[in-house]
Amino acid sequence: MPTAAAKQQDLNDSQPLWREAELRAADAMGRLMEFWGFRRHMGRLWTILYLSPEPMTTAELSETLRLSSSAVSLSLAELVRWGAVRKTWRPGERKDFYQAESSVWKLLRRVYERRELNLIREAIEAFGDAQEHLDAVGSQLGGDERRRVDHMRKRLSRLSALSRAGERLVRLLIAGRMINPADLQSAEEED
Amino acid sequence: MPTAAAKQQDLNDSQPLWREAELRAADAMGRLMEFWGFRRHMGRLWTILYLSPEPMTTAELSETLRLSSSAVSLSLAELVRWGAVRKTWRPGERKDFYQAESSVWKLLRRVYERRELNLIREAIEAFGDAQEHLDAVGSQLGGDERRRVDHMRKRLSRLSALSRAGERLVRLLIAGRMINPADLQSAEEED
DNA sequence: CAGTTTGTTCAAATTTTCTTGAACACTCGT
DNA sequence: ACGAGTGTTCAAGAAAATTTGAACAAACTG
Repeated sequence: MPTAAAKQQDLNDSQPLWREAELRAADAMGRLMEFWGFRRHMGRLWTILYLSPEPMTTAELSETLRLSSSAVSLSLAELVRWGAVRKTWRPGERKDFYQAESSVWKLLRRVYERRELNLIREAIEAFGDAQEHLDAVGSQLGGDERRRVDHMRKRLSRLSALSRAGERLVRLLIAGRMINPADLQSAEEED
Repeated sequence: MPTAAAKQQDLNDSQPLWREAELRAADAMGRLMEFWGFRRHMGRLWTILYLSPEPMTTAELSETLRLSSSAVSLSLAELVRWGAVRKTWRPGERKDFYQAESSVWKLLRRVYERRELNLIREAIEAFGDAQEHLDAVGSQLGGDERRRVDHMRKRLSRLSALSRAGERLVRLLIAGRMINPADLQSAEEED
C-alpha cells in the first residue's frame, strides 16, 4: 500500500504541467475575492474557468481544486447569480458545463451596482433618520444639551454629505465616467 | 426586585434624548466598516467619538455601546493604529481620553494606501509568478497542450494588465487626482 | 417505468472569528 | 513602597461561518 506521501507524489505527477500556474492565479483571485467580501471559492472557481479555453463540468472543477461537489455547486450557483459564470450544454452530454464571463469590467460594474450602491444607500438613509431624530428632540433643549445637539447636527450633516458624495462617485464609476476624488474631500469641508 | 424589562426601561429613561440618534449613526457606520473588512466596533466607536464635542474615556464609550472594557480597548487600539482616533489627556485626570480624527477623506486615503494597495500588489506579483511558471513549461509542449497553454497565457496577461490598471487607479485616488474607470475597461481589451 | 446519472439542499461537524472576564501590568499619589 | 485606579493581554467560551456527506430531487436512458 502506498504511503500518503507517495500518493501525493502520484497526484503531482498526474497533473498537467500548467496546473501549478493555474492554481497560483486562482489563489490570488481567491484572496482578492475573499477580501472583497465574497466566498473565496468563488474567486478560485471563476479563475479556473476563465483560464480554460473550454467550458468545464463541476466534476472537473471539484477535481482541480479538491472541493466537495456541494461546495462547487454552492459557489457556482452564486457565481451564476452574479453573472460571473454561465451554464452551457453540449449535444449528447447530460452534464452542465460552465464558462466564465470574461469581461472583468462588466463584473465589477455589476457588483458596484447591486451591492455597494445599496450599502451606501442604506447608510444615507440611516444618517438621515438620525438627523430627523435629532431635529425632533433638539428644539426641546437648552443650554449645554442644546450645544451638544448642535454639534452632533453639524457632524451628522457632514456624514450625510460624505455618503451622498460617495454615492455619486459610485454612480459615475458604474457609468464609466471620470471620477474626481476631490469631491469627497470637498463634501466634508463645506459648512 | 425589578424585572428585566423594567430595568431596560430604567436604562432607556436615563439616556439623553439624543442617544438614539447617536446609536443609529454609529450602527450605520459599523455596518459600513464591517463590510469594508474592519471590525464592526471600530466603526461604532469612531462614530461616537466623531459626534462628541469632547474627547471621551473608555468608560464612557463602553457604557454608551454596552461593550466590555476589553472590547473597547482592543478596537480603540486598532483605531489608533489606523490614525482614526487619537489619545489625549487632561491636566489632573489620569484616564486616557480619545478623540476622533475628523477628516474622513484623510482616513480613506490612509486605508487605500496601507491596505488596498498592498493587496493589489500581492495579486500582481502572484499573477506574474503564474506567468513565469507558464513560460517555463510552455516551450516543452506541442499540439493540444501547447494551444491550451497559449490560451492561459493570453488570459493571464489580461489579469495582469487589469490588476496593474487597478493599482494605477488606487494611486490616483490616494493622490486625489482624477480617475478614469475606462482605463480598466481598456486594460482588458488590448491584446 | 425502473434504473442511472447529475445537481441541489440540508443538517451536522468543523473551523474560524468574536467576546468576555479575569489576571496581569503600569502609573501615580500618598 | 504601597494601594487605588487604569489599561492591556490572554485563554476560555460563545457565536458565526464554512465545509461536508448524505439524503433528496430532477432529468434522462434504455
